[in-house]
Amino acid sequence: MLQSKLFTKTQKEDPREEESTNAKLLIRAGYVDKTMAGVYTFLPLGWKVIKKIEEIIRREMVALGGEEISMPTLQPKKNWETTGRYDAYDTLFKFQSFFTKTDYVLGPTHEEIVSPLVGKFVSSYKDLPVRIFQIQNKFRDEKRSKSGLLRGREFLMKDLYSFDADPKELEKYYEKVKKSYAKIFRAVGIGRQTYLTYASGGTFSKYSHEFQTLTNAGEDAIYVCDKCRLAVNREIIEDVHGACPECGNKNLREEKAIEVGNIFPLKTRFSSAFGLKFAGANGVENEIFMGCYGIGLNRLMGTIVEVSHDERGIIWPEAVAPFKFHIVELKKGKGRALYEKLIKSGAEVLYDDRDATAGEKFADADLIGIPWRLVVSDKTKDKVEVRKRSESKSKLISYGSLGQLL
RNA sequence: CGGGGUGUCGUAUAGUGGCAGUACGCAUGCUUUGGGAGCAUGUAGUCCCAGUUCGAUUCUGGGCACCCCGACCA
Repeated sequence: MLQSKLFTKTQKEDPREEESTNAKLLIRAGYVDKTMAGVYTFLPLGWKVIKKIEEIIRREMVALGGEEISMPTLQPKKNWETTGRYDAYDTLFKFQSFFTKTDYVLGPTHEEIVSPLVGKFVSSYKDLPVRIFQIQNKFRDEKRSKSGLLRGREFLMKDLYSFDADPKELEKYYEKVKKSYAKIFRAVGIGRQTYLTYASGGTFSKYSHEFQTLTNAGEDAIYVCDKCRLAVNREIIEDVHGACPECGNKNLREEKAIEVGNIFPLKTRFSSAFGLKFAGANGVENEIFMGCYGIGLNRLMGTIVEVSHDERGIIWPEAVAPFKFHIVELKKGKGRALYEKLIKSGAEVLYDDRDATAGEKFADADLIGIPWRLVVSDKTKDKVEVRKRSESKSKLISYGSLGQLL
């Protein structure tokens, strides 16, 4: 990609109306544009990051046996009345068709759609288990959206739903998903700061589990057990008597964190509301046990920025960076050959071919945060100055040895 | 939803009851070219609606928008 053709530009100043680091940096660098409070447009750079995150998650979902579908955002009121959540779900967007006076809901989650859907195809134990996921926009009427991408009113979410024949199968699958989630957070580069966290199970079960990423930008408080490398959400710290639920350790440290994922054993809460049943091998009808598993992609992207930046800008982990290489030429046309060489080898490259000063180009490169900066100028002669965004030292290497970076 | 704060060119800001200023950006030209470069010329703005006033961007009221704290948050 030629940077001169990129339709967005960077901003030199922090936007006045943003306080959070993720919003400031993502807006300044041209990853996102705020359409209104809690609602963001993803610009070319930002959408590339989302796509990277999405692919990492999708791969893991497929490995879990997930089949991908796409359920509607526009949902019937009736289904929400069936589960009793039309009135109980306090961030539900409700509205009425101006013409037909039909009542609708903008989907904040999809149990109300996926449960009856599965009921249409599952009637025997032979049809189970079912694992379905989608990556789709969700709408929640947050009283107060905040912190840039961390709490929005419209956001992209991956939601996986599992349907099993009995609680044991659900539990087994639940544990599998837990491991996959940990893998996902490692893959996007925040594994070190992310903890499996015991949280309230609401009315359905004793616990649910969250994945919490430590950062001061977080809105949750959790208690970390360093022995087990897990944590307890403050909302249930009383219930566990201030001790680690695994080892009983009472020496927990309190941290602020962002919830980047949540997994939930729903059991029969929704399947029974929609009358889901299946015939067992003995012909007897049984209830279906559900689980749901969510990851907010926008929030994850914002979280990565929160834990990986410096005063100059974003430092993307390579796996989610919009490009791997950022060629910065300080002499018009000098980067062309390098650009074509890298493109030919299949690399993702942003090529700063703009007619701008060195300082401006460096500042933009730091702000945008692509992992490998490749500078070519009169000074570098027939070589390339390579510098990792995450490090301060650089080195001169020949074009020929660039291959080792690929 | 309760509390607090803020709305001035595209961005960031100054200022005023009487022609609204600066920097960056953008446009043109020349000079520059390893950390947001220089000179010149140009471009563009007071959130909305009322009220007070000879006159409102400024004062008053209402509205809208955005941010922060709290409450809420599968």
